[in-house]
Amino acid sequence: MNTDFLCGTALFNGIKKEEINGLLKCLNAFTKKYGKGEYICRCGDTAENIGLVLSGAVIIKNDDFWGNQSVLAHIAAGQVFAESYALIKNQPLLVDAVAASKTEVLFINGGKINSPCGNLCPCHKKITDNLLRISALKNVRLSRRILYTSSKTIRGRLMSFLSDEAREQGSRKITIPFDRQQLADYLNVERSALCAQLSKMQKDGILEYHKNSFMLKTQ
Amino acid sequence: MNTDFLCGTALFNGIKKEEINGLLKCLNAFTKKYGKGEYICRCGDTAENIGLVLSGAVIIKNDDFWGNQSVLAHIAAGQVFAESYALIKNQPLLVDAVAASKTEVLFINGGKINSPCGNLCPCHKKITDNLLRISALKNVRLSRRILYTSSKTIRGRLMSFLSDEAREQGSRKITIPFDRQQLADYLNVERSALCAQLSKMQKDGILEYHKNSFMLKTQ
DNA sequence: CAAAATATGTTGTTAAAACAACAAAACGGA
DNA sequence: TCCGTTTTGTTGTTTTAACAACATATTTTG
Repeated sequence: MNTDFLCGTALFNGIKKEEINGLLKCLNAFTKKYGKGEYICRCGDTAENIGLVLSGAVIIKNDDFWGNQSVLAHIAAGQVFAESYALIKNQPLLVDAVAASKTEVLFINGGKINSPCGNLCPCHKKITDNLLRISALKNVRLSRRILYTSSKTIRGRLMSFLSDEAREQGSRKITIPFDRQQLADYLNVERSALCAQLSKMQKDGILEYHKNSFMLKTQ
Repeated sequence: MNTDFLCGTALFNGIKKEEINGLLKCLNAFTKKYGKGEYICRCGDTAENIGLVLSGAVIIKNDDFWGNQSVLAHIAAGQVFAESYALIKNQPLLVDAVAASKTEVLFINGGKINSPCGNLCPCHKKITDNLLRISALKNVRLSRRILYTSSKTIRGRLMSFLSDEAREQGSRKITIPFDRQQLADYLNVERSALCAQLSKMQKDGILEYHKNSFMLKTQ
């Protein structure tokens, strides 16, 4: 097991290299390899394990009753998936996890995290804290996206998104980490319609922009 | 302090009445009362405390740069708020918390949860586990809502929502926990447009419904 | 039960976004 | 610098949802 890699992940953050192997044993961890397109877990399964992507990538997707498919997330190496489900009992998966390419996954038993190895070892506690942080951060990110997409107009979505960015960056002059296509996907709108709306907002004098630099204006 | 009430909350679940007072002390807990409309915390603050609503209710809201306001959540008695922010360092609040009525809030230091009282007391661990469960559950709920609202059409949103309900209820005949207005708000669409779309879907033969009972049909 | 209140469904109009197709600008090597 | 590529912006058309106003059904309650 590549302990260096693991120590660099958010899940094992703060845990020493030499502690890893003991910890993995006590968490019932095991690894498994998947070919491209292979299912890692399926909708309806009861996820007992947290998945940590060691190499490759995982796609989280959902098929509805009539067969329409939608991709919910891409999980890169070093990131975890299915953690929310593994930590709640009796909550079957509502999504599928599929290997996006040749992928290796480390599985960690979710129950073992809640009820540790008898002796409350300190690095066990670290995992819990790390998970709590990962989960809280994800929460903030999800809540934000819901906020930004709650307006029914593209202009409304842009205004709430840009406002928060300005707040975060502490200035009304901001740079965003998306190109137009990514921003459109994030806000759940059409790219060309987004461009058109931005240009209208500039004409209306509520903002100015160039590429991904924006300047919000009070009138 | 009403220990019976606290034991019934998700945050203090599994903790014994007689343990509560000691625990509260070790978590630096304190209570505060607010009048209707009073701000509990403001956007930009660094939330150090988890808030637990003891009585009344709290509204989580957001104002954008240009003054548009939107309500993100209503927190009822027994539920927590600001927990995600309190658990992550250096993440200033992007929302305001306002008392919806005369409200009393119990605050618990987020840092104290991560670095406990020296002796790793077992009920301290319970709080962490409870928080992890609360956070994971919230995650699942938020992810779901994002999934359901990711389609650009009302029909698409309905199909993904109803599919999941059918999966959860283990049948293609389901009952939903919303009336039309609530469902429309949840899916972020107009009520009357929702009604119209439902009726069109019935005409198209992909479902049948009466009030909040639905029957999904394969063709 | 009848009246009032609430919830659901229908329809026509208007506003907005999706979509498509293309123009212009910016970028990145060769 | 020039050419190919990618990104961004523009415009017209079509689709869809919002909106408004009202009809019908259902529930509540005096």
